[in-house]
Amino acid sequence: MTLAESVRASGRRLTLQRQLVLDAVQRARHHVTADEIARRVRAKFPAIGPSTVYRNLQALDELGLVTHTHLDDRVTRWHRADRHPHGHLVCRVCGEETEIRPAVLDAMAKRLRDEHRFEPDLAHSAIVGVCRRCRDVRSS
Amino acid sequence: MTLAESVRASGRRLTLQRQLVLDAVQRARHHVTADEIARRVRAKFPAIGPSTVYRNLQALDELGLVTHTHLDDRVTRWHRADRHPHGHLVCRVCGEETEIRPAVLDAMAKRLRDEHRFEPDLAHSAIVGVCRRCRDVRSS
DNA sequence: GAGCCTATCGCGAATGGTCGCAATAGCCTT
DNA sequence: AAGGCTATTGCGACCATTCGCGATAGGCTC
Repeated sequence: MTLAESVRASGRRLTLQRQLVLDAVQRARHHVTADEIARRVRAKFPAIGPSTVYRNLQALDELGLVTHTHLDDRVTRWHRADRHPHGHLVCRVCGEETEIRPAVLDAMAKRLRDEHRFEPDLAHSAIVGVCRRCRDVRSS
Repeated sequence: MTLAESVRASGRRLTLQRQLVLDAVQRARHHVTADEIARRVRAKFPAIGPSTVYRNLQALDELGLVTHTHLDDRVTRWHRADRHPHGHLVCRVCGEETEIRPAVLDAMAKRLRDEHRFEPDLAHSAIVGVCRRCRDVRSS
């Protein structure tokens, strides 16, 4: 199924703005904010408004074409959905971000599935805590 | 150490506003939003501004007297720090919130401590996913 | 290709939260 | 009890995001 087909199959329309937002997310190397996406789209389509970017990100998210993650308590970060999944550790003291292999999350996911019949998305929010270095400093 | 002493020991001052914010959080039965706290404080001190409430919640958080949790992607919820810790499961389809026993989180916390020397706060953000009921509906 | 239905757009206002600034007021010293 | 240092306050502006609205434009049918 092509992009146009899968968009229309959900009762949505394939607008130029929607294509440009998807394109900007797919081109981005890392997790990117809505504002960064808006700036990149505006290079080709200056009239796009912020709410259009947010609404399209949400639509593309529901279509399974992009995803978002909450790394800190401030801005949401977006990325393409077809990459290998991974979790994030974020230190609340120094702000350091570490990616972790999904295997680490899988054990817990299994437990939530078994004990609560709940299918968790453990990559949705970063795990906050205190990193190795900041923990050593505090305990000394 | 009394409240006044522990506040001052951190180089902070014990203002009336700060006491009223702490009092409002301690009286609240459940997780409560900053706006709800503001409204309760205004009953006794009408002139308090929203930023003062936010700043005091942050200060009391750093002092270890209150904590906050992110249940959904919208508002932050505050509660007293001296209660038994617990995690939250939130369904992204129907919004249902379930509390889970800390034991479920402990296994994963141990793994992050061992493999990454990272001390996680797994109660800080709710775990989002799909609950039992919504999972059954989707697969049928 | 024209017409119609309605998803989507751009805009401006609203929401939840943070920040910079001048005025106020805790708390320490005397 | 008075003075001084500076943490804190209230205010207004700003940031990230959502929402309601009238105007625009996809995409189906003919």
